[in-house]
Amino acid sequence: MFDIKLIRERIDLVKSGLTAKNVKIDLDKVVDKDKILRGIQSKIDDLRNEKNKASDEIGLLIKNKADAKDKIAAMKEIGQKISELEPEAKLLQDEVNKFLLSIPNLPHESVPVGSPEKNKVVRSWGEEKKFNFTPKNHIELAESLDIIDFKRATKITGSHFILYKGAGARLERALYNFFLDVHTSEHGYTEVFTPFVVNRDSMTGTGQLPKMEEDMYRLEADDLFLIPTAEVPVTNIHRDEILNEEDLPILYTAYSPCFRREAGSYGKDTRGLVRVHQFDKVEMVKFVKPENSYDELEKLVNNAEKICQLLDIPYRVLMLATGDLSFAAAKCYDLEAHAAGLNKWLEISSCSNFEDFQARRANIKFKGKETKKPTLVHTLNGSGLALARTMIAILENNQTKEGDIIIPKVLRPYMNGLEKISKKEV
RNA sequence: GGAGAGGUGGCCGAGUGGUUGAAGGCGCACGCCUGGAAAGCGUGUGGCUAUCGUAAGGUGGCUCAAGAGUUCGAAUCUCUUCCUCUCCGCCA
Repeated sequence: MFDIKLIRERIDLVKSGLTAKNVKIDLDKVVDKDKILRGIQSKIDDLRNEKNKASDEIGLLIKNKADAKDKIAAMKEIGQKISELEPEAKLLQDEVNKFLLSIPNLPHESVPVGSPEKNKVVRSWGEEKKFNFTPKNHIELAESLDIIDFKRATKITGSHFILYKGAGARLERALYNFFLDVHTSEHGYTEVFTPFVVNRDSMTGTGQLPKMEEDMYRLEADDLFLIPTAEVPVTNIHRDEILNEEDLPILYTAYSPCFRREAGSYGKDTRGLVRVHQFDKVEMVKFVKPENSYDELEKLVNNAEKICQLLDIPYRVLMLATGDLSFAAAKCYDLEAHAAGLNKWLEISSCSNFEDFQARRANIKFKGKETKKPTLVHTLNGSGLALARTMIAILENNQTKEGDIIIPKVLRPYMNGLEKISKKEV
């Protein structure tokens, strides 16, 4: 939800922010509607005031067994006037709200302005893996090792779904367990395990609705949605709550599968695990005081980076330009892992500060000694990490000439000590 | 899924049409008391929004699960939806 007050008071600022995000919206229209609405509303409020006062008088008259007929008749008229104005006010209010829900967040001033080509590499870590043979891609590797069955996944459900098998399934499970363990024991997050199906209010709270409904899997009979990311249920944990200032920051981490219809987004770079309709992810979510949110964003990125480092995955950190920012984000860093087989940089994490954008939609505030009035929190979230693409990096970067996969050391305890995934002896 | 009972402020809990934003209690904050604390006593204690004010704050509207309706007037009456509890059924 966009802040109507900001539009009223700083429309120039809003306009330039939206232009940077390459969004064309006629703000003047909503300014007019808002003005008219407030005019009508204050008329209604005055009439109601009159009504309320008279009601008390009528009550008193009746109590004293006096005649209240004239008063009652007069009140009937006022009631009439009110009910004439109300539908108009409601209509305007709905229009204004709908409009405000459709306006994306403004970018932070530190974000480079422009199209995705302006994305800035802020740092990188590790060396791209080199081999003295031609590295295979993850599809070839996984199929020859029989750890992913793409064909049968398609039979079971459809294209772009995954069936992990044997050591592949075990590796998947090892990865998200490892991620959760690092975030809970080293980074101070509290683990949560949420519903993977959410209602419309939750989807609106984090900003997926109303604009992105087409990209979501929806359960029509119940009007519920499969979550596209754990961000949705986790951020909505505190929807419609006023938190205690001393409880902030609140840090959660959660494993969940993520369901994405990816409507109309097939391309030729989407083979194998690169772009799928269901993948696993461990998400980190933060609720923080506004003044700390940009420090918390840096920490969040570092938490995701730490995972890559422990797995020895070479990566780079991109600061997204205004034109590449998502609907709700004010600032966002992407982590891209290098996958040696595809020889590509793959987005495996996206860490964003939403400032108070989601908090306003989801009505999440805090109150404390410093802040007597309830104040919107800032929310952040980041992947730590997204699994399908991390799997690509692991498979492709750790392959041997024979087509085996060396298991990263940190994962071996999760793999029952297994050091290497090899072809089964025939 | 069937039958019944409910959803009131941070919590418990009164309230079945008229000065009820809502008794009472708990909790919390501040003050008094105390060497200090407890107890006791006193005072205060929701949110959203509009408007006036530099501000503290004032004034008004909304808010008793959500939405619609009846009425001059609704926490109280009617309808719909959601949720909780008890019993039955089904089930991992």
